[in-house]
Amino acid sequence: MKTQPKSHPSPAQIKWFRQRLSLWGVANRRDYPWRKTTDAYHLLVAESLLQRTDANTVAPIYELFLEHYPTISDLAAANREDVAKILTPLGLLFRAERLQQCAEIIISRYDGNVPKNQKQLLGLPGIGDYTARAIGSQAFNQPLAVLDANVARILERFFGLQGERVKSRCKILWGAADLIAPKKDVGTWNLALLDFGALTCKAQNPDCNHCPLTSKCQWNTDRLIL
DNA sequence: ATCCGGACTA
DNA sequence: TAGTCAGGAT
Repeated sequence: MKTQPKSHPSPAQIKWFRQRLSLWGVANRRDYPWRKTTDAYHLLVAESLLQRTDANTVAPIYELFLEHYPTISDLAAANREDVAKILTPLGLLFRAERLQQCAEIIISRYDGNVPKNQKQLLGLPGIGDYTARAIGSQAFNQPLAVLDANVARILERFFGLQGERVKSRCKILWGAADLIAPKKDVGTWNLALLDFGALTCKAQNPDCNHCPLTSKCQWNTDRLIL
């Protein structure tokens, strides 16, 4: 069996990473409308719109969407084309149908309340691992870590995590995401990771000069050696 | 593994 | 122009 030496960050490494990133998060937290609420419906809408879509582009559309459909009932009763029209600037218009299907199911099956149960959330159309956990951590204060493109990139770089195949890679990264998350206030922790990935540990030109993690970052040290 | 998609950046 | 975006479904 081939060993994967970098799939297990050490406890010391994790502790250091947590402290540094948490501190960074307090100072650099971004402000978005969906961060001012714990309303599960609002967060379900936000997280759906945020899938593969830049947060700055989503912000005004999110507010427009909720002006038109302030409640789940409003969304369920809405005209499909009208919903799609609102989402047009974001692309991925199938999200209009999925959101309305979510609304219908929530009304018929859960008495109009977004379910707190992860398994039930995952049963909703357009709600996958990331989105279900995002809703759980942000709306219900559940200790659920998330893994998105930002978090994956950060973990791959800092801890030097890498799997040969896509499947094993995902497994390693989800495991790492769970492992490094603190016990308390995971919602805030998740947001700090997203912000850090968007502002500093960017995909294209990471701002390593202003990064609080460089001294122990695997990717940075590898880069300097080459 | 592929597709969906408009918008934003270097 | 190419790369990327708070992914999920098939």
